[in-house]
Amino acid sequence: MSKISTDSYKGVRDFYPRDKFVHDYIVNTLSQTCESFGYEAYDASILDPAELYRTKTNDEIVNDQTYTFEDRGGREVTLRPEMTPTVARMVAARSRELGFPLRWYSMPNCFRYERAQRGRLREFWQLNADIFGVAGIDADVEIIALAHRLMTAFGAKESHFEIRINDRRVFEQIFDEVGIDTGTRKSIMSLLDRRAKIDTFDSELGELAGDKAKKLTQLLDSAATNPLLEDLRSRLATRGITNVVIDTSIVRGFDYYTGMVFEVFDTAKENARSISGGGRYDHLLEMFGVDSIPTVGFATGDVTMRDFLEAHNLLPEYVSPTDLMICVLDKDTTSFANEVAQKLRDQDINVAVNYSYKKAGDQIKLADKKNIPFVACVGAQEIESGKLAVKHLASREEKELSVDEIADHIFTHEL
RNA sequence: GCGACUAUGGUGUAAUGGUAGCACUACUCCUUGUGGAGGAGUCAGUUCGGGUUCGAAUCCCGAUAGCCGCCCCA
Repeated sequence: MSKISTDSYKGVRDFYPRDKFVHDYIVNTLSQTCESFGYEAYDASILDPAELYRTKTNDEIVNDQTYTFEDRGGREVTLRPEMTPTVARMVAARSRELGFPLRWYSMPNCFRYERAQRGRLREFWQLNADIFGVAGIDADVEIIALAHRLMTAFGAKESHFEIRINDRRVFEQIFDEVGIDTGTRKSIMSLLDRRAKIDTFDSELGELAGDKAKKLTQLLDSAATNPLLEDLRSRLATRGITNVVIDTSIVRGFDYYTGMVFEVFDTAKENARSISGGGRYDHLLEMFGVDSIPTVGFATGDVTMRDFLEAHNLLPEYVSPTDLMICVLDKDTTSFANEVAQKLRDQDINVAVNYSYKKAGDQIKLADKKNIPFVACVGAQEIESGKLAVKHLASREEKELSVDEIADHIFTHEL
């Protein structure tokens, strides 16, 4: 008889309770931090028409790197590979009634059909936070401040990460000055994106820019001194954000960025990668036929965030959602145990009743293995006295308590 | 899509052409109402397919999977 594999699908994860705990911790910390900055949560379906991604990006990415299929009605459907087109669609659809500025965040799962490797899976959750309708540098600063705050909300210190900032307008100024045409600008931008990784930068730039290459290189090499970038850095410093470096090699892959761009990098050697990134995109919403809405935003993934937190030992210990396990010692007392459990649940205590009827020691051992903080054994004695011996496993202390007294002790996590 | 490396019980590993062992976990018991120790026992494995050989976990070929890098990175 053939067996069905227990492996999960390639590039996706099973979240066993302890994984789910870590995942929820990350999601909740990110969400709460966004809300502390006045951001509202939104969400959407995982499915969107394939054309949404075709119009924004090139066909190659849609065809090769997304999960796209035809539904039974002949429509082309894509599992969202990112949230930005979806949120742009949502904002554009109601642009006349939403009331700007809009501060929105979401934590969707996204799918990309590509080879899995460290920090990159086929399914990941990605925080997206954007401000719609604010054109100035104040919004740029706020977005970076939020990205910074997300890191410190996990307990990260400024030495654990660095924020690399750049601005595409710096390049546009240089292109204007040298006289580069629009088509070539895109190619040079994409070359700049790869600059750190390749050693053929000079020759490739020569092919693209011809005799202008020399002047271009000169200007590009001094781009870091541009007042736009200094201004941004000093405004961030005013807000207490000091782990910022100007890095003109930060370009980011997509064409739609129009101004500030940034990435947050892990400084741990074993995890030297980008944790989050974003920038300003002032014209993206025009593809839906609405007036342009200046927008700045960023995204951060759960996979890279988890790697970061692990690298810096910032993940919390697992805590069971269950407060108390009632260990039933003989079958005759099961209904009494259930009554007690229900009374405690009415007081917002999470209670599991163990019906294994194993020895008390075995049941306590199980509670301990599951990180359940309190146990109470129930048998004939308890029915008679009406009190339960509640035990706090970490301290090994035990106390006789009436049902009404239990809740207070559990809330304070003490006996 | 390209390249490197790896593949042994649920997990982590040993066995370099000659009896597949060990540790952890799980389960049972020592121990009929109080856990983390100890002891005894049980379940459970060479990814799959071919080849070389008297004999293959081991060598060769292929597939698959994992991992890492490249491409890409919204």
